[in-house]
Amino acid sequence: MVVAKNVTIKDVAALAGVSLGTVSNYINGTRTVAADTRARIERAIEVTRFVPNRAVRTLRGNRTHTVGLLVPDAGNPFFTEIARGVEDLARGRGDVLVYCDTAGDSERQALYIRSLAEMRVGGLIISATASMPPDLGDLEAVGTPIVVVGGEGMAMSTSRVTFDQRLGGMLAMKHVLELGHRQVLFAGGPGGELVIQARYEGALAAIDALGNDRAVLHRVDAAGRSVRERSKLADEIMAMRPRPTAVLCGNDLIAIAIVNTLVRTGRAVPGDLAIVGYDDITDAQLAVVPLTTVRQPAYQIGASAAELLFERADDPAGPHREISFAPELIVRDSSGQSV
Amino acid sequence: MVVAKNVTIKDVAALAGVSLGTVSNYINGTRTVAADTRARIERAIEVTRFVPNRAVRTLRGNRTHTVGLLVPDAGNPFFTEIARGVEDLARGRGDVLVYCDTAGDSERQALYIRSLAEMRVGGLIISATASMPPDLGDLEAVGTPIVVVGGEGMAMSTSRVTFDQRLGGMLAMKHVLELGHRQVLFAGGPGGELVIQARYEGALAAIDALGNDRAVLHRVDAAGRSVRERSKLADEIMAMRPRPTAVLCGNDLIAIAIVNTLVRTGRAVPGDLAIVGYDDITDAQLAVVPLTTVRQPAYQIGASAAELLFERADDPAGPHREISFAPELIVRDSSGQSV
DNA sequence: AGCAGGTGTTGAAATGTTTCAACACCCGGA
DNA sequence: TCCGGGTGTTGAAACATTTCAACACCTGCT
Repeated sequence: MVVAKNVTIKDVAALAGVSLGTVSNYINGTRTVAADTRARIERAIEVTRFVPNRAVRTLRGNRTHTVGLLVPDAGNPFFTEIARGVEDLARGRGDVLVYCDTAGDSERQALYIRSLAEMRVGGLIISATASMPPDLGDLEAVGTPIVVVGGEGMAMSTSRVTFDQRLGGMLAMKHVLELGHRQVLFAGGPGGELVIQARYEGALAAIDALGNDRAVLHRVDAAGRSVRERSKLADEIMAMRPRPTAVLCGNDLIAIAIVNTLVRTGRAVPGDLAIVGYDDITDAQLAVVPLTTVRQPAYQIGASAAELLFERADDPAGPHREISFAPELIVRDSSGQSV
Repeated sequence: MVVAKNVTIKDVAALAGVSLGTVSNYINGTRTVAADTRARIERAIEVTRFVPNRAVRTLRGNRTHTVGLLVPDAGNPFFTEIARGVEDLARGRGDVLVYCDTAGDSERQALYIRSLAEMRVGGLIISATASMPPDLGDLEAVGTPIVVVGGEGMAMSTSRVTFDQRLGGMLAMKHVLELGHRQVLFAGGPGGELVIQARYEGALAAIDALGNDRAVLHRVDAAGRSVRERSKLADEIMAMRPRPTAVLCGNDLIAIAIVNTLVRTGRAVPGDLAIVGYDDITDAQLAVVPLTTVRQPAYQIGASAAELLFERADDPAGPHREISFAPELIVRDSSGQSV
């Protein structure tokens, strides 16, 4: 079926016997429209199956009713949950979510930013995880409001939602130290150097604070993205000498993969290895061994980011704001007394 | 910062000393542009920080470079993987993904469909899981290409990607029957009645086919969406009398939740309960007890859907096509000889 | 009767791009 | 010299909507 003809506001106006402007007024509620006129327009819309072309609005307002969200890993429930937070608020405004998975690839990120700038998204929320701040030039050029999630330590003048990653690392480390662990492994990525670095430093600070000069914090990169690679990590850890008795993971997905592999191969958690995750995704508490983890309230984070975004969209001249979340240690079974 | 003035193609043209049309030609490569003219335009774009407003294109082409994807649960890796498939193909075309989570709620679905119609998405891929076909009226009115994923059995004239759900149910049932199980539980949702019903019937058919008149297939609804509720299911199952020795789950998420709960509480899988999942998400093979499951190639499904969509977008008059995937039984550890 | 104020409606301008017929120019061949 | 055929460029129309000053009409008041 070749679309016969696009139904426009003009067709509706003609059928209802009113002018274009009046139909527009009716649709947007700009001015009051008399009851009988309204009825005629409603009928005309019904008959013509008219669907307003919002995209054209961009012509005057220069902005579509659309919110972009860039995440580094759509497969991680943590980001899914953030997306949910953003989405719920966006929906409340009649906005729609453009969800882009950059796969941690800055080239792909740049491509999406360009696309979003060209389509004149109403706003962008970007979860920055790479070590370099992304090039937001195109978006700034077209005046798009931007909110950055995470990426603390990056020099960027935008509104942002942050967490105290350093404190998070500290809490996790303090916890295992208090449990008596001395050989601890920090299984970093994925998640961008700055964030990870901050947590690592927090962990080191915890050692200092407790004056535990016998405690050693090793470090390994777990930046492999595939689930498969994540679980190989468990075997590597068990083969290390001196063998760590506790591991601080970059996120819960890594932690769960390790727990699963260990339990599957007959090792005990936390008996053979204590494990601490990061994020507190829903699966964390339902894992075979419920996971001790550092909680970041993903939904709240998403919702806050959206809030900041709309705040800025409504008042582009206003000041940049920052909302900060404090990490919280959730102790469950996967950590415990070292052997 | 109030955006001083939107930079338009006109500004670029003026600065480069050429006409609008030439700049347009340069940007789209419509006609060849002389080298020196090109250089002047490039410089002008650089200086003015011009970003073309693609949204305006909708005026002529009546279609934005955007693909909508509606899924019932963005938190399920199965759909994330489908999204990846769609996204990769879309990106190849310079299109961007508008990802919408309907949360299995048909009201929200309707809202999104409306929004997408108004913004004139270039196409829509909808993973239909409710029992009723969604109302695509608005989109059809504006001539948007549509591809339905799943929703077999629904009366809809669109291109579609389907799986033989009946066969899937049959494979799963046949497997546990052959392992000697006679008390089998079918833990349905979430996932929409039609799909689930087809699998259930497949399972029944398997019993008939094997002439196992002593085999009994019970049925329970696992449609609760929260991860928490999913794992309560395990306890309910263990409390059933007669107690099932095998369970066929609506998806891997449900299956994994059951496995985790069982193992955590000291029960053996498959010793105490054999478990078969559905979908074969990546986590299935990495679960504490690697999951026997019925595989649906999510990425491929997404990619195929996108292919069908673009096919239709390029030739709206062409015929509707259907790509069908055969389910495949993947046997791992979670099923096994009944006690 | 005249007027103020309110309510509804109109018509046209404005928005940023693409498209396309028409034009200008140049080069080589007859 | 004239012509044919490229190659580049132009200018204006078209697209679907919003916005807004201006207008028409009505009501109730003086």
